[in-house]
Amino acid sequence: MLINIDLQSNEPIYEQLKNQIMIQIARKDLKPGDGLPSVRRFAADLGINLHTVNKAYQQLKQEGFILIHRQKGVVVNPEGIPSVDGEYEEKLAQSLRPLIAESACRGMTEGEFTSFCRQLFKQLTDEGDEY
Amino acid sequence: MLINIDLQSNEPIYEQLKNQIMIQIARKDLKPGDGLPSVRRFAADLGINLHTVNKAYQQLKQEGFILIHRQKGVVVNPEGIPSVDGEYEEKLAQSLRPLIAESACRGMTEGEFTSFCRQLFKQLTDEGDEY
DNA sequence: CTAACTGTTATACTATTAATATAACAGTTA
DNA sequence: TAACTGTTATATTAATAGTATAACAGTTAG
Repeated sequence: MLINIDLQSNEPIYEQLKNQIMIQIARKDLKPGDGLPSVRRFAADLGINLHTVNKAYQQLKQEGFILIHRQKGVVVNPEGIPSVDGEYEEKLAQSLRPLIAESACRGMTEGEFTSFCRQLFKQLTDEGDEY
Repeated sequence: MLINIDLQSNEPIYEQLKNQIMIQIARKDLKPGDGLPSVRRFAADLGINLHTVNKAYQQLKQEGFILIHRQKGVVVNPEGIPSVDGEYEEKLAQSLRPLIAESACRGMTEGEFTSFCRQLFKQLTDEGDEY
């Protein structure tokens, strides 16, 4: 679990945690069934509070990314991550619209924007053994 | 100025304002040189506080979207909006990465994601005379 | 000149959220 | 038994969003 938390960022710590865990799942550094540290271990390793880790875990649990068993601990959902549905698409659109609007204002074309996304997508899902 | 503010949204009001103004510039509903309402007028029309409008204006000003003359009032930058630069690309990438990661986790392919973006881009920049 | 506007600044208050600090409970496991 | 697990409760601090007034200085229309 190579997680990097920036305490100076204006992005909340629990969001940073959620995002980096999702990125590792996307890269398949974390696979269905893989275990995650306990809230206390993780908090101690990252130098943050256990409640902050717990908040990230609770939200990842509610969105179906992880399961939390009293016995087995915290685990990446063995059934896999819930697929895209209409609700998620609407949430995604709502997040993307402002980014697209600003990019268009600044002169980005449709092709340039989608190329930019394609490039990021490749980097993120490129199964990570490069160094 | 057809702006719609959702007071119940968890998206801050000044962000909603910024985004909707940027969207109207992207659609060319607002063109360089066009005037915007005074902070007091706008606030009264929207039923919000003048400082909330001012906060949105100040940020749009700093990013080069609008100019504020003591005389002419508030105006969409007549020189046009500043182009994409390295700094903006980095900010954009930082915003897109979590969205792409979550979409990839949920099984979206690179093609599906870029198609989704392309579609949104078209809708946003489609010069708006449809009804 | 006056009155009504303009952006700007300052101060104060409330509500919400993020993050931390302890503490405790109940269940699991070596 | 001892050390762990997730979970819950309570309290505090800090930052942010939003509102409410008030005032200042410059502009403009009547």
